[in-house]
Formats: sequence, C-alpha cells, structure tokens
Amino acid sequence: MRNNLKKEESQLDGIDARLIELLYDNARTPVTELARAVGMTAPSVNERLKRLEESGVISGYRVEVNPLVLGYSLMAIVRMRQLPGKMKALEAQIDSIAEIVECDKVTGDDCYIARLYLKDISQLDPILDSISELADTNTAIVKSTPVTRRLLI
Amino acid sequence: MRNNLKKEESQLDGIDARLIELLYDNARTPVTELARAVGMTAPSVNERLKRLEESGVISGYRVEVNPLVLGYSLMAIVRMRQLPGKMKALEAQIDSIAEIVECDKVTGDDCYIARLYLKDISQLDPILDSISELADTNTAIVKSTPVTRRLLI
DNA sequence: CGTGAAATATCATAGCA
DNA sequence: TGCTATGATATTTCACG
Repeated sequence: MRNNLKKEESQLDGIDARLIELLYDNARTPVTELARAVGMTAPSVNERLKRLEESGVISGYRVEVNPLVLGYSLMAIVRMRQLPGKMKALEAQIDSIAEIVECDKVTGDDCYIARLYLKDISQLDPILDSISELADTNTAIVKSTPVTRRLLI
Repeated sequence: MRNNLKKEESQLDGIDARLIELLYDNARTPVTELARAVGMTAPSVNERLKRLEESGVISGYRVEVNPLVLGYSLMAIVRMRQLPGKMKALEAQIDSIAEIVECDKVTGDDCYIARLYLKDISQLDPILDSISELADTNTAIVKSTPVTRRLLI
C-alpha cells in the first residue's frame, strides 16, 4: 500500500466506478468475473485495480462482521467533552475500550463522538464510569439505522 | 447470503477469529494463504468461511474507498430533530442526499445522527438548507479521527 | 491502456478419517 | 470438522498493438 495519496480530486471513469461498485457489493469477486461484468479482459481489470490501490482511491478490502450475531445487541453513540487537562488521557481511555469501534474529534460543544457496541445495557454504565473522570458524556441509544454505511463515489 | 442469523451470541473459536482478523486486514486474501496462516488446508478454511457467512457472522466483504482522494476533503456529523409531522419526509430527504453515507435514529434530544462527506465547505449550506424545513440541525465538522472504524470480535 | 496466450496458483468438490 | 486428491477456474506475466 503506497502513500502517494493525491489531495486533489482524482476523478474515476465509468469503468473504475463500476468496478468499485461491484467490489463494494462483494470485495472477493474474482477479477475474471469483474472483467466479464465490465466487458474487459482480466489483465486490464487487474491493472485498473492496482492503479486504484496505488493511487489510494481503494484503501483496502475489509470483511464486514455482524455485531448482532456476536451478541452485541445494542449500539450507542456517545458524545464527550473532555474536562480541563484531560484530553490526552481521554483519548487513551477511548482507545482502550474495545467496544468503541469509531471515534471522531469534532468542532462544537461536544469534542468527541464515539460509536459503541454493547452486549447488553448493563455494559453501558461501567464504560461510562471509566470515562466520567475525564469527560462529560451524553449517550444516545441507536433505535434504527435509516441509512446503513453506503458508498460515495 | 442466508437469513438464519442467530440472535444469541455465537462465539468464535480462535481460528475463526484469526481468519476474520486476516480478512479485516485484507478481504481479498486467497483462501490458500489464509490456510497457511492458520495452519490448515484450504478446503477446511473454505468451509469455515462458508459457515461464518451462512451463520451471518460475516455479513459481507467490502472495498474501502478513501473519500479524500476523491476530493471529499471534509467530514461532518449532523444531528437532526425532525419538526412535527415531518419524520417520514425527513427520512426520505436524508436518503436522497448522496453525501450522507450513514444515518442512525437514536433516543434523546437529537433524533437522527448522520455522517456527511463534503468536497468543500460551500457544499454544506445547500445540504442543510434542504433539510431545514424538516428538522432542526446541529452540525459538527470532524477535525480528526482518534479511532478509525475498527473490528470488534 | 488494452489484448491474447501460457505458466502458475487457487478454488471447489467428492470421498475418506 | 478436517484432510487428500483432482478437475475446473482464476491470477499473473509477457510480448505486442
């Protein structure tokens, strides 16, 4: 994985866009099948994928795991505002909590917004307690997901 | 993709967990290479993957695209509270905005929390305007991402 | 950037432990 | 559940337009 990410917009042609859509649907689709779908040969598709990877457009291929099936029946979104002088400690604490799968630092009154999976609601309190000396928190439980993470190209 | 998702926790053995980690790192890793990594033969790994897919633990394999390289230089998190009687219209509007790549409906004062990509800051106002008759909004710009979406198993 | 062809590697299935 | 064996596919490289 190279590091020559372009900051400027690298526009995709129709075929690259289609390849990415197909790989978003199933990242393990064989190159030959991708080639059939876009009306090209396997080697050309292979080269296109290499270019997309090396230019940084494609940053990876990831398996997607269903947290529900693993017993994580709740998702929560926790907004945090660190207490004075506690920023680094808060970030370390956030990083150490495995149930936090994502966290952004943002402008505005809330400083951090994190996404959290829980096996049941009783897990929430200990986790929030472990943060309470570092930040004020505000927790929302996810009831449904009108837009599931989707592709933007 | 079958639909026999188990609601109860289906615990992974060490090998399944390792396979998922390897596929989280690179979902296109050939089965033979996975097999080498876990000290098994390709057919057995293949069967394990099938089982993980059919039990719903693995819900898919997705390409990951770097929005920065495509010119989306800003990420924002928008919290929304729908105005009376506008819930369905708001959900439809949210769904129609391609830049919103994710949206959750949550408990609490904010009803919806969405993640948004922007090519530049001037794109923000038109998008918020298109929502303003359906919901009150509160927007935070992402400054950094202390925890990038990570695997929970 | 694309192709065809050939060498190498991988996948899928079936039969057995 | 796992392994070996095997035929069918897929990937990769290269010479060439």
